[in-house]
Amino acid sequence: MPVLNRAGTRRDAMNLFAEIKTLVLETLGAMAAEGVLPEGLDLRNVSVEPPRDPSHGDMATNAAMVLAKPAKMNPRAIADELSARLATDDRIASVEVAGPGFLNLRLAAGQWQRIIPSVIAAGTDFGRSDMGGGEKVNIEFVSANPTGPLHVGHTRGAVFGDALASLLDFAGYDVTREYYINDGGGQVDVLARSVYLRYLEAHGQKVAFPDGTYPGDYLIAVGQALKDRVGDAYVDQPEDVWLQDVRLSSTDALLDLIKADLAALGVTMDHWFSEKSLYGTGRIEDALKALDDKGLIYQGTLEPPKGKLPEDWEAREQTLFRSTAHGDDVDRPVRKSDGAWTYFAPDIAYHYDKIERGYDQLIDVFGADHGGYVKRMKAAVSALSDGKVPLDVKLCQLVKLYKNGEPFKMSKRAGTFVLLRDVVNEVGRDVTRFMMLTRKNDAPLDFDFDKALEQSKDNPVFYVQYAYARVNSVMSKAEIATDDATLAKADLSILTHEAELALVGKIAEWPRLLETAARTHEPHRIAFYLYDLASDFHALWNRGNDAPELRFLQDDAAATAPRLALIRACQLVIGAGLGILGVTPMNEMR
RNA sequence: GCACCCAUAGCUCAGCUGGAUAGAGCGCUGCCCUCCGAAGGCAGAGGCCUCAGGUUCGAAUCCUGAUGGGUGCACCA
Repeated sequence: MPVLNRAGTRRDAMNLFAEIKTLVLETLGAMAAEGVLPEGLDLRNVSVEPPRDPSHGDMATNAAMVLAKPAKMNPRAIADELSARLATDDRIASVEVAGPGFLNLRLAAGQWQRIIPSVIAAGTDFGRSDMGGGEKVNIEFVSANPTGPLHVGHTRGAVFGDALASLLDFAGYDVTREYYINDGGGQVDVLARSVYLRYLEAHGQKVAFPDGTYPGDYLIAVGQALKDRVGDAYVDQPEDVWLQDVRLSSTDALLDLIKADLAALGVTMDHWFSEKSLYGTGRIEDALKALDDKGLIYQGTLEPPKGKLPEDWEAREQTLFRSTAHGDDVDRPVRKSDGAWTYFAPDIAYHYDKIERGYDQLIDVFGADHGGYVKRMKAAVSALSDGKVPLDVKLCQLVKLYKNGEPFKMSKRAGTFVLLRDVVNEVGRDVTRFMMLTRKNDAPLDFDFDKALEQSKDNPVFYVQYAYARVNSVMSKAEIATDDATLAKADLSILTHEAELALVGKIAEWPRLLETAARTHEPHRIAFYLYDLASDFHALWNRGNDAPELRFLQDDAAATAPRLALIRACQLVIGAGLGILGVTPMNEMR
């Protein structure tokens, strides 16, 4: 239950850092009110953080240093005054001024431990916050062309986007997962013709797959299905008889395939947006008119790219978007010289649609090979929303596959590219997801099939899952009640060993970590945190080898219960973190 | 030629809105199972945070430039 101290701070221990920061800010406010500090100081840069070196105390604040300049005061003077006031709070054991003006805080005995019951009470909701304030965020990811099954590259984008979505949801945003279906362009004709060839094949004809068609086996079933549906009606008929119909049925079939692939990964989209729906409905025209109304559309001729002049380059007048007015390097064509839309035009209309649907924030997850489109897309969103809707584009770098330490060769030409299904079938959904998040999105990722399945600390998935399972193992051997309600009542003040406090402290970091991860749109931070948390847990476990008094199971209940409460809290945080990553915790490793 | 991303231990990589003595895993050296799961843990060695300037009380972190690597560069999506 929240308890109020004299300053009115919530004391439910959900986030000790936030709580102490509030105390610092309120104290600074009081100092300003009494004229010790000037009024109206900008307190945004004041932080309360764990010091790098634990010997410096439990928390450190930079308040005095940040405020020294704007307050026109000596940082030491601010530090001394602030320090004296903070020391009177019953949660603070001691404050010391260090270095150029750091305040190192030591919390009163039992303060850290306070967080454990509140973790148990909150369960896997511990760390959930309202930092997003219900803002509507749209995350577009995967968006692979509906012309084939998803491959490893898509897998990384899919896992990243899905985990980011869960993370932002946990942080209090109203999140929509969205897939943009590129069903409007020429590649759908290619798909339809390829399916048509498979259809002829299903009728017993010998067919060849010329360049510019998709020879993949996955279209055999689609051709067969077409035969089952229309019989021989399209055999040896000209394109204008069947193309329209085959386009539709083929994209539907391929979308079903893609949805099944995503389902195998545990990814479910909230919204599927069809590019085709933008054509012939005035949507593209509307978006371009919106730009035109801002004077950003004109007829013009682009300069040839320098240093790499295409052989067949010739100057052409086109309809251009003045993206340079919003940070792009050159203006971009929206109509081809024959009057048709470029691919960029429906993309503009699509993002216009997202803006009109009322999103406060847009996120696009692309492959790194689309890095060249970031500026123009941001320019379009900036122009269409008058700079009010931020667009963050997250680029996912390549995944390099290894097997037995050897690079796993992929060749699209030979049709041997590795599919999402191959990866999931080989190592499972959970391992695939976790491994995809063990690297920053903009760093290349090495994925080794063997290491992913290895049961050792080399394998971070295993290591984290193992910690979770070990907690269950202890619980099942306990001879006292281990339900959460009982554990939450345990007296945690006996947990004083540094290894125990290290684990408590790591658990206490969880809410801050989540905020950072959500703010920076970097879900990989969760994977690294879980590894660290598991590490602290394993370390404490092994302390029990040499120091029996640190073992979780003790002879008397009063010594056992708080220890079980501690590891239960640890387990809950691991469970919450894995939940955000979309990984199912394992109750036992066998 | 231009734009974007990257450069941290021998290797693969973390590093929070700029904070104190820069971290982890692998590999290397030496330890720890009559004990809750050794599928683990502890300790040691290993660094000019690519280089040069700048901003700052303070820079791996921000800015500029250089070097080295990746990606993309008229109407293809």
